[in-house]
Amino acid sequence: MPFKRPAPLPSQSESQSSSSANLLSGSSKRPRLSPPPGKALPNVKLFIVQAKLNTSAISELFGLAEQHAKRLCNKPEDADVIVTAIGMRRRLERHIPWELAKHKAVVTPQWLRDSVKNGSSLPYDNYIAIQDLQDTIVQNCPECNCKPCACSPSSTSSYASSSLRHSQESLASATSATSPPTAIPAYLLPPSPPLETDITKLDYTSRYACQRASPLVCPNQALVHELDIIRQSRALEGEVRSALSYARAVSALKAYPHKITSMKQVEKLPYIGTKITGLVEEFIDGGHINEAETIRSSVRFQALSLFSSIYGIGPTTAQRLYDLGLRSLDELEVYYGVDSKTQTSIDSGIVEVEKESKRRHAKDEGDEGLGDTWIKIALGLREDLAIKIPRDEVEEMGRVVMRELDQLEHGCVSTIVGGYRRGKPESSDVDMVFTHPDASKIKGLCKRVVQRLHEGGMVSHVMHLSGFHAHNPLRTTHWDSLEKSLTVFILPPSSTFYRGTRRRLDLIFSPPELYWTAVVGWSGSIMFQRDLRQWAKDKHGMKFDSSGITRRYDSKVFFPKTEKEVFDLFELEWIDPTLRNADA
DNA sequence: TGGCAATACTG
DNA sequence: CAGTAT
DNA sequence: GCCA
Repeated sequence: MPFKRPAPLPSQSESQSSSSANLLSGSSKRPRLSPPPGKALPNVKLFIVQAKLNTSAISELFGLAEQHAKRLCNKPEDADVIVTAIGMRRRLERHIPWELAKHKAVVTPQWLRDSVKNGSSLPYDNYIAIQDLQDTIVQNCPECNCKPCACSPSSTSSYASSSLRHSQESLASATSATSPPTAIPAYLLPPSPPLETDITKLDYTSRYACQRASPLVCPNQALVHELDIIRQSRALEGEVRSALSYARAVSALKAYPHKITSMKQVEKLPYIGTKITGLVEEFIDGGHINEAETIRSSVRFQALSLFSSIYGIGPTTAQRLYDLGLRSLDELEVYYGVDSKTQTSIDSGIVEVEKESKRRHAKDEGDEGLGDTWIKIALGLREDLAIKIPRDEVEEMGRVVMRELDQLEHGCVSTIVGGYRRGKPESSDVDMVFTHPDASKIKGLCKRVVQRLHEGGMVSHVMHLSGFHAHNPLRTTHWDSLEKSLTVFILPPSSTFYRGTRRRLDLIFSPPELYWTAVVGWSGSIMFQRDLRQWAKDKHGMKFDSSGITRRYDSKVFFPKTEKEVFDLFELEWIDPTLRNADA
């Protein structure tokens, strides 16, 4: 596209999932077996650090790994051998925790090439990538010259470890491409040395969440939880404005970097007015907030929360149901007439939702025709959808989707956004933003992938589908060309992560010029997002919505070429996604 | 006292 | 338009 | 419920 990167900087990123590794790993249901004979490294689990490699080297190495190694890992902790072109410790540490690296064989790309040529694993000695590691590695596996040295620990503990380290980068971006073989333009890949957030330039007293660093967990988390209860209650009761105020107070507190022990500290914080100041004070001396406790234990609050946890039921419907005297899910099911049999049949079948309720018989509906088929289905899904998704599984879902997508259109790029990208150890759903270097390949892709996933038994429900909105007809290339689909997804049984749990999966397809705008837009958190838009409007007279950034007075459209350019455009300091957790 | 993000879809 | 969802 |  426009700018070309000076150097051959490619991508990196751990969660650099997919790539060809999984592309070959068999199509979901087909019982793939028989690892091709003649592998040079049949027992080696490899991880490739992409940083400092150009795209052709990446595809070469991925190709070799995929063909000759036992496995090409997505996470360094799963691997025995780490291949990297990086030579300095400091730099490597940006991609792999030092503690982890010390327990692995960290070697140069040449090791892989030579080993393959040699037909079997060569000693690491001559290929040590980092000088500081020389001793460790050698002593780490004294005798295994050729054997892949399963002696290094780790590899099993992948799970927990990756969830716990929400330390900036490393888990930052989960961008992946379906390529290697085809080069992907650099501007669609995440920056090679991940950007660092300069906390000192941020200001926790700012009125805008997009100027504050908000970690996943803050020093005043307990207080935040209390206030968030009140916020939820306000929202459920339909007091949206009040709820907004609590949400803002919460996000201001999330960015305050010290434990609050005196009211003096609070004075400088925005959005803490008379009412909330009182609540904070109460919390400081009592360790809790009375109103929050009351709400928590209130039957009404519990019922309303429960009801609105069902997809399609919001505050209003929840209240109505409550007023009807309903209190539990069982009662809801009775109310909506869920034959516990109907439910299971709906559950296992690959049902198509969307515009189902055709049969709106002019028959009886007296009380209200609200509920209906749709809510029934949502009720059946609730149990599964209430279960959080661990990062590992989020990544697996990403790989599976990319694998299918690649078969429809090679060369796509994607980023897993949402809470996952902000570093949450568990997500309630998975959001993915996709694009393709060739804008013309995007249109209709969303629908096609969803259909393919559906046919493959991976998408059971489509809550809604939106396609091309040729708003500005006139020759318009891009613009409102964002497609999205909200689905219910289930991993194929062939996946090692398969647990039969249905998950919410949102897919967003964006033309390449709008990719980074979309990624920013979908990375959240909600308050961060709102304030970003607010800031854009207040300070720059720009409109920032799901389909792009435009200047209000002349409607000029902007196409940031990187995520950081979005921040630059708005004159904001860069904030890593893991510091955009402005919600409770 | 007005404004609080901004849209898309369904009924 | 109200309600829900992103 | 808070702010300009």
